[in-house]
Amino acid sequence: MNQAAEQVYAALLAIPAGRLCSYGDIAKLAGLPGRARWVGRLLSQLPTNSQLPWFRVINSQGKISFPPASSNYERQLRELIREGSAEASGKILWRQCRWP
DNA sequence: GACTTGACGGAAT
DNA sequence: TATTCCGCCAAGT
Repeated sequence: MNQAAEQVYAALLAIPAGRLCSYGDIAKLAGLPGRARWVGRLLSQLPTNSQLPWFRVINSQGKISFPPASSNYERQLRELIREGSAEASGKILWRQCRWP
């Protein structure tokens, strides 16, 4: 198994509920600074039944990286609302993640 | 083996 | 503050 991928998964699981994190942050935490795009591609390969909190990952603009019309967008937004990280209107409540 | 693509980031303008 | 542009690198074609 890819060591870097494991690090990314670990970083995802380390995101506290109610917190959001950017792709760049995840990449950095995984020991891959500047590989945000790779993280995005990795997440795109996750199965829909994955237990990983991929929905806590947004882009550096503090927005969901899906077209507002996509089912993925709605699914992610719903999860964020459930955790209090977003409003029903679609407004994202940016909570920057910081690790020790 | 070369070219394109992508759930991005960051600097430059 | 908002856009535009370029760099990055693994996968897919």
